[in-house]
Amino acid sequence: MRLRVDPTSPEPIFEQLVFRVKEAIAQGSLVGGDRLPSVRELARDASINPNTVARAYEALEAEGVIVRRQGSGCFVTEKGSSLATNERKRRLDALVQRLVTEGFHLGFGARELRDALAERLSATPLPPRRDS
Amino acid sequence: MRLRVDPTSPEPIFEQLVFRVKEAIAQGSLVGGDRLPSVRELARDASINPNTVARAYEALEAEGVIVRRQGSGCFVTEKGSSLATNERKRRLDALVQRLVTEGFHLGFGARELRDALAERLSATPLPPRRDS
DNA sequence: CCAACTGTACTATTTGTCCTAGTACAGTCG
DNA sequence: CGACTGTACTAGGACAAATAGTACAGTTGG
Repeated sequence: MRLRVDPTSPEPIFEQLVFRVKEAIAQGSLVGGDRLPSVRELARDASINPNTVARAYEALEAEGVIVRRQGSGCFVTEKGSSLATNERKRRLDALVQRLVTEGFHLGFGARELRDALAERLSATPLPPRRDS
Repeated sequence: MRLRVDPTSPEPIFEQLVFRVKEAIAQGSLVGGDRLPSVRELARDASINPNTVARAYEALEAEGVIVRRQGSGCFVTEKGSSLATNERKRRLDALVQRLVTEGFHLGFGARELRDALAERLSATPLPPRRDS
């Protein structure tokens, strides 16, 4: 479990960690029940402060992505999002709008956006969902 | 030209403004040559500080989205992104990865992601591109 | 020409976040 | 017991965001 971080990025380190973990789960390299590196171990490996890692794990637990067990470790959750359907839809729309708007200003058209998404999805298929 | 802003959001106000303008352009409600509200006018309408608006306009100019003309106003640019092809591709991939990862954790699968994007693109088609 | 508008550039202050550092406590497991 | 887990503080430095106020410079239209 190797997690890299860019200390020069404007994106906060703890947020980078949060996304990396979610990314690993979305790619299937982490599955429900898997244990994350300990706060101190990950901090040492990435040369950051243990508090920063703890902050990331705290955020991940707040999102329902992991559970933290004192004395035992942090483990990937089995369940899916616990948000209301409207809220989930709203957030998805915001993500799509982000992609479309920024993609357009990068000079990409509708077809290229669709292709990029399709390519990404076929390159690393999403793990099967265990819906509640 | 009505631009709303959420002062309670964790996203900086000036970044919200930047995105709103880019969004309006990507939707065709702003086109090349159009004039944006003045710094002071927009600040008054949105109940924010003129410096915050100036900051947003500065960022938009740095991205090549608008030009600022002293005494005259700010105008939407005609040209597209001036980034290298590799960089454009890298940013698009990052955007797509964001959508896929966050979308997965919201409980959406590959088909739903593709459908959401397709729906968004057909609902408000991208304006024609004036490539350089 | 002049008045009223534009953007631009400062300085100063307040507020909040990020990150580091250090210490300590509490639960778990072999 | 001992070595590991997460958790919870405090403190401080660095930085970003936003506000407030003032001033200057270019443009426009009456």
